[in-house]
Amino acid sequence: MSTAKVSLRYFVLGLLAQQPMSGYDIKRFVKGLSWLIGSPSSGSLYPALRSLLEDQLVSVEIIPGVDKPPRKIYSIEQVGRDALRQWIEKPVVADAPLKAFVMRLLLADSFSTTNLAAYLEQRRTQVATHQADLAKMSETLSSSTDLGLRLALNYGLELASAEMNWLDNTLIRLDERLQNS
Amino acid sequence: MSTAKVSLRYFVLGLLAQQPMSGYDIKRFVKGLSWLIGSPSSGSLYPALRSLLEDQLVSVEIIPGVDKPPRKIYSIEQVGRDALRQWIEKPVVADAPLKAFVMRLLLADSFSTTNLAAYLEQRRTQVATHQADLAKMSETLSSSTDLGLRLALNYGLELASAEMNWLDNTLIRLDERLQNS
DNA sequence: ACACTCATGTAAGCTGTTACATGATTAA
DNA sequence: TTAATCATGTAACAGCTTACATGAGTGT
Repeated sequence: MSTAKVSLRYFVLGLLAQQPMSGYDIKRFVKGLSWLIGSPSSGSLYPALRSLLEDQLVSVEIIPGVDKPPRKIYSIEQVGRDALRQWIEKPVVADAPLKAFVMRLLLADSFSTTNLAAYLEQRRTQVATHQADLAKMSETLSSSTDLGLRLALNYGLELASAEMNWLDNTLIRLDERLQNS
Repeated sequence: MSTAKVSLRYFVLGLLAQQPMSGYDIKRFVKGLSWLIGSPSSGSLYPALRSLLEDQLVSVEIIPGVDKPPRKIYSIEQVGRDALRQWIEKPVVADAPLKAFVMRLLLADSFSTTNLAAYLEQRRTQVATHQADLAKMSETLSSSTDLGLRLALNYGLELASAEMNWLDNTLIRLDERLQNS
């Protein structure tokens, strides 16, 4: 109960915390990162915005377009900021997929530096565990016939070590920043 | 229309192509790789098996357990193998998430070496594109204030280059194997 | 002429999770 | 005695995609 899921809802709320945007703006922004987090369809994005609006976490301003369809610019409200902060402070589900990790990472500006560091540290622990698990499986397997499993394990280990690398470097930079403040 | 999705259905069928298993066996196997592909819940796994059975792509043998619950061992049938081959031969959706890539990779034993090479080659092209996109975004951004985006782009670039590395190495090993046959 | 971008949205459907139910066995 | 492993399954629900609808402008 009550570990945070990265629902589209909170992700969108987090984006609006950085700057007011329309649904279309969000789509464009997210599309550039679709490899990491996928891009939500209109059928999920627009209803998400509407639901945030109904709960008064955000507000809209309708800007009639000159020779274009009108745009609805959503802005986060104080209630929304509070809800976002609460959400950010709950721990993440243990086995979050990569997509969920990046979605939350994108909201870094809404984190305090300490919270962000904790988030990355937590991820580091998880990746380290999985890396060890994969390594263990890899040994047990040695040169069996199961090509698919061998490839997948290899792939996983490569990604895991790259991620560990990135996490270590990023955590170091973050710690420096903590000391300078 | 008709590009292949990695539904649980085909993934399970592919696993059964390697060896007969029970639902529980599949769960255990997959759990070790949950970081990469997640683990399906009983609520999706058991219905998937049942549906494969109803379509006669697999058959069951019920093994009564001694002092344990009985196990249902599923085996793939010829019809199932045909369906699997057909599925493998269709092209993958352009923007498959990492999870989908690995799920298919795990089925490597059901691929011909040529098909497998094509699959990896295709992935290589996709990753290269995304890598370039991320790099371009990264330049445009330079030292703006958007910490979240900067972190995510960095992270993406690190992963992308690790994956490119793995793909290149794996493709070389695969080509050697193609020449020795 | 055709397709794509801009910009919003809805309805039906698919896929999956959550939470339960069953029930015996073994380890802390 | 509490929990976990073994082993299967169902029902209700959540969340998302697909495919459509609208409609003007811009590019090839």
